[in-house]
Amino acid sequence: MSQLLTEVPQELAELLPAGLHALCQTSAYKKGARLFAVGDKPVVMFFIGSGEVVLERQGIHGESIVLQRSRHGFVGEASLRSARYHCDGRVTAPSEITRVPIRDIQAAMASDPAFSTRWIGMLNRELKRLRLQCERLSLNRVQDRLMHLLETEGQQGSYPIGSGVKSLAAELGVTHEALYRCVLDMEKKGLLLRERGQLKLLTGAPGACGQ
Amino acid sequence: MSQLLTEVPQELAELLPAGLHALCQTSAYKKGARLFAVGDKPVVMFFIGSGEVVLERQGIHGESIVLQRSRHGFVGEASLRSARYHCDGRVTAPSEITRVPIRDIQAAMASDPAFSTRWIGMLNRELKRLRLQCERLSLNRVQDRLMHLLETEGQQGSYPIGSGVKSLAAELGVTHEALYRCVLDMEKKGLLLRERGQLKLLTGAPGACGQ
DNA sequence: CGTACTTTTGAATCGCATCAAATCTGGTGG
DNA sequence: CCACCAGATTTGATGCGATTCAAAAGTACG
Repeated sequence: MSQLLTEVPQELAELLPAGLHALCQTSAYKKGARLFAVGDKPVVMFFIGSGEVVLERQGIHGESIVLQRSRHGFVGEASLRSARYHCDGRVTAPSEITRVPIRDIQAAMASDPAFSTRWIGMLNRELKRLRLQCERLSLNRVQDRLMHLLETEGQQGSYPIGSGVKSLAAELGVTHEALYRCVLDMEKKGLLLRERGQLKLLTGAPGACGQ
Repeated sequence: MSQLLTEVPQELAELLPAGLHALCQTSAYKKGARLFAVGDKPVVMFFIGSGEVVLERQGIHGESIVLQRSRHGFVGEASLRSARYHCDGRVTAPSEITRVPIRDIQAAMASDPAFSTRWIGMLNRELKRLRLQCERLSLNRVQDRLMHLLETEGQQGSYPIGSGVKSLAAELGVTHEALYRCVLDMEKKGLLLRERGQLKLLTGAPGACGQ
């Protein structure tokens, strides 16, 4: 991780009050870097400009469970007022990440109601995304989960695979073998196209359940 | 639903600014009542004092998917600034529910930073709960999901079944048959006790993964 | 007393996890 | 430039566990 930019990403700049911009630090992170671990005390919030980060916890049997895979936006929003992290944050692809001190965020909120409102809006969007993920995980066939992901999270039915099919499989809560077979099967049936690191849903069944 | 109380539930009173208390309306709801449907415009926030409410959506095949089952607290927090509900809200047990006008909540936030902060804290807790639910749904055996629920959401390992095992099964994302068999099996093994509408985890394996 | 729903048990089937192994890939050092 | 290695990708075979379909027994309610 090396100091790179003083420039604050567009979306972040719109969210934060101007006074906080100077306190942001943006760096490049390598794949494999760890942002935080279970039990750490949150000091800064991490905003992903580009790349990929996963939140994960160790299951009882030592296997890792992916709570979330993010490619843009704040990671672990809920840690704003937490004493400790309840999951690990790991960088899974070369990323540009901006750090914002939590104490300064809190101070800004106390005096800037509009900022609080924007922050609440961000949390609301995140809540909806998570509810959709719960809905997705309650589907029991791999194909249903994948199509649900493409329909709800994709852009025009396209969705970036990101750092490999394995992490996508973890996000869907299935083994990578099952996902490989599912993708292959759907390609054969003409339901799916795979190109340039993207999965694209072909409009066979326009069953898109709009958000 | 009948007008009953002017009294605002304790927890709600602590969250809301005093000026909003008079605008709250608490009523009794019967089982089966619908708070809102997909597409409705959110006008009031619903706070459950007691009872049970589920958020659900219709799957592609017409089956209902339970996004959330709540027995206390606000329902659909994320709808504060939404133009439309993205799921149905249905009362599944006799309940006492308080309604708070959204426009008044928003007005209060604009002028009361402390209220915004408390609201953000509520959203943060909800986010963590949802992440735990995602973690739970990514377990593939019924028993693992049930134990995870009792460990993370239970009080001393006890968890109220609520309005029937069926709704609990829906919350866990499994069929009710599978849950019946799982409960029976765990009782036989001495892992679980079922009494007075509660499921209690017996301390065979203290594998509680603390929040 | 009858209706509607929940709870419970049974049997058959299907899809995914699991284990195993081969192939492909990018990156490193000789 | 090539040999080599670690990790990702892909394919195969097997078994388990949940779904599914079916039906009986229990329970609440008017």
